[in-house]
Amino acid sequence: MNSNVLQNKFNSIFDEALLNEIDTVGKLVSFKKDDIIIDINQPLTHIPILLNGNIKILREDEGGNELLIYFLEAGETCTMSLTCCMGTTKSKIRAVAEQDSTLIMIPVQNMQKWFHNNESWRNFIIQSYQTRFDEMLEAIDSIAFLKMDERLYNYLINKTKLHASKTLVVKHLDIAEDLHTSRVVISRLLKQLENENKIKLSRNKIEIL
Amino acid sequence: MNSNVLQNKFNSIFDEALLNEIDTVGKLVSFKKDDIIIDINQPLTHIPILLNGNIKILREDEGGNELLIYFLEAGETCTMSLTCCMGTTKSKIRAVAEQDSTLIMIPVQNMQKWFHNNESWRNFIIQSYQTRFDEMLEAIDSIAFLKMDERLYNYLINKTKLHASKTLVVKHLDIAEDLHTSRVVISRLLKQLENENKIKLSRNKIEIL
DNA sequence: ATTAATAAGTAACAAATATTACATAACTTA
DNA sequence: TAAGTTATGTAATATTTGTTACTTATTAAT
Repeated sequence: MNSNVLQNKFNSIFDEALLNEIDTVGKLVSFKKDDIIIDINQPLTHIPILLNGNIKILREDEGGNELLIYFLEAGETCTMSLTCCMGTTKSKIRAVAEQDSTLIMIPVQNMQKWFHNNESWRNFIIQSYQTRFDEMLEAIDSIAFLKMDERLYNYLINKTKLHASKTLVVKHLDIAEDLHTSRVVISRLLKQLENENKIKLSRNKIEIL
Repeated sequence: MNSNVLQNKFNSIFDEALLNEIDTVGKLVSFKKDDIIIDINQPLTHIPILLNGNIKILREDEGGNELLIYFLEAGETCTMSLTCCMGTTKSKIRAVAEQDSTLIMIPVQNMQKWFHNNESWRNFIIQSYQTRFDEMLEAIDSIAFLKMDERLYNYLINKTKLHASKTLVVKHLDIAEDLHTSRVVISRLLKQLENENKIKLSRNKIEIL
């Protein structure tokens, strides 16, 4: 089998026949941290399912400035790709590997066929949509209702969970880009958090206390 | 038939059998402008399909402050309800009638059955998801990337399209709530737009030039 | 017509965030 | 180790948005 990770992670979600089909038509692809997996305006011909690692989904404005919308975790699929494949074929978001990641890429035709004839696939798709919707709502809440210091702290907490580590390896500039603000603002607020004994700063490193 | 609007609007989307079923199980409900159609935390037992009018979908923070996410137009369904019905049963958004509106309410059980056995319904659902996703992305873009004056102007333009009229009947306070800011800010920016000859202001009325 | 209620205008000020500019610290590489 | 590069700290200032407080205009009610 292409991947026994697939077997382990999805045997309660997909039926046996589908698992085998996924294994047959899906291509296993690996990305290194910070690799662009899908870029904005790129035609979408495959649906990715994330086996290992994390992916961040970003939106971009005309000036090329980014904004993190949400993270994908293992077992999840990029719903953006789904919608794109049904209608518009160009990606509206950028997907970047947050860590080294492995994906199974499934050709659109199969995805459409399964949607037509496989119950477990349909449930998976609907479930994915629901999760994504919730994340989008949270993203909106965060941007609209929270101040930058709160957004920053949430972001850090989120990352510790994602990476399963209280010590983050990040630069202030990277955070600024994800949160769509400037490096100076982030440095300032981080220093504030340090003064409140919530974090400890050092070069390329933030320890959450 | 319950509604010939249904027949007219949906005969190219749903197959004949489904149209009849919708007509049988769906309940026609009317709302007046500003009526709350679905509120936050309200259990969802029906899927609404909008026949006439417009609905605005709002999100709320802990302080009870609102934020407009997007508008629903005739022929559309509230995807939020869909996701809610599949998992969480409580609404995460508030739906308010932007104008007098008529909806067909479909019990969840039917929606699930159709999703299982009716191709045209599945396509409708997927199509709905896609539209909603796009609107959510636009909402995020707007909040994250635009300044209040641009958001305001877009909001006004959007409303003229929705209401098919260049003259809007609104109060500054209502706009402020939709955009999650204060009345004073909106009044200030509107006056600015008026000075730029983009709009003309009077009590309860904004004319887009 | 007078009064009350609601909507809008505006000034003054406060807070949050953005920008510029530069200093210092920590790593990298020749 | 010296020089260059990258990351961070921080002050000064500008801009945007939010808040308070009050005035004026418009409509509704008595």
